[in-house]
Amino acid sequence: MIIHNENLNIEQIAESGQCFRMNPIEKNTYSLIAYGRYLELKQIDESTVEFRCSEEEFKQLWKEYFDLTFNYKKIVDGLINGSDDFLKKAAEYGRGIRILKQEPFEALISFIISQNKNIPAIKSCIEAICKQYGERKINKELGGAEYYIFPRPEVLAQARCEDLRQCKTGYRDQYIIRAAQAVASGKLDLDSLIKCSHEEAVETLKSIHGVGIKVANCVSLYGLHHIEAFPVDVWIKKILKEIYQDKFDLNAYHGFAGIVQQYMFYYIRSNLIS
DNA sequence: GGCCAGGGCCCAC
DNA sequence: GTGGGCCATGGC
Repeated sequence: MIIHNENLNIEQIAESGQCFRMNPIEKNTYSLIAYGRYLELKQIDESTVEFRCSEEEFKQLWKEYFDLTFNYKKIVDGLINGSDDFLKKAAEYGRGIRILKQEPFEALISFIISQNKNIPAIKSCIEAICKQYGERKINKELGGAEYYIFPRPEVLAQARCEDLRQCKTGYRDQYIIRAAQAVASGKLDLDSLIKCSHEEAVETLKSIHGVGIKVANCVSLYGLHHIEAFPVDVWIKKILKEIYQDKFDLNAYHGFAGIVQQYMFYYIRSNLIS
């Protein structure tokens, strides 16, 4: 499947810190494991991407996953033509980013793991967990490569601390187990949080041990697709302080602050600014 | 080899 | 309600 879209850049998405299982495999080409599937994507040119899958799979899954029905151009153009000089540059630089619709449970566990880790460490931790607890699959269409999907809640709910620590979770082992137990038992209904408001979702998520305001916002944004969520990590904190002197007006971006946040995050980490 | 990382908990104050 | 120590561990 060849897809044309001005605001679809696989490398930018993969490097934007929102997902942890999208990795480069060759030039301009990335692999991705999500929703029990393995996918390869190739950036043909600035606004063209090859999805290596059937048309049916694309329509059924990836079109939604990459949020391809949403108009990002409108938001990018709004920022580029706006009066905020920093956001102007950030949006221009990261205009191929989209907010993925990841699986809620995977997002929950992934961002619990993310606390006090850098992105490479988060990735290797998640890969180890998938290898140990996730179902093994073979991709028949794309060369028969094996891959491990993200484990189901019931499986992680029964994990042992010692085994999880082998995956380098550190002190987060109990957070992971208890969160998985909450989901597996039905005590935490993540799907129901998609329908309710972002604020309600964050409040509910924070009741999980090991989930604070930042992780809750990440789960809300990347796992529940509440694009008004605005996660503040050390990088965003640095921007808010150094660029905006802690006077950034979130209300100016009401309803899509999470997208703005993503441009900021990607831009500051690119090292283009000193 | 020390500092930092898409932080949160817990306990003083 | 707020601030600081502490947590486990890999990347750089």
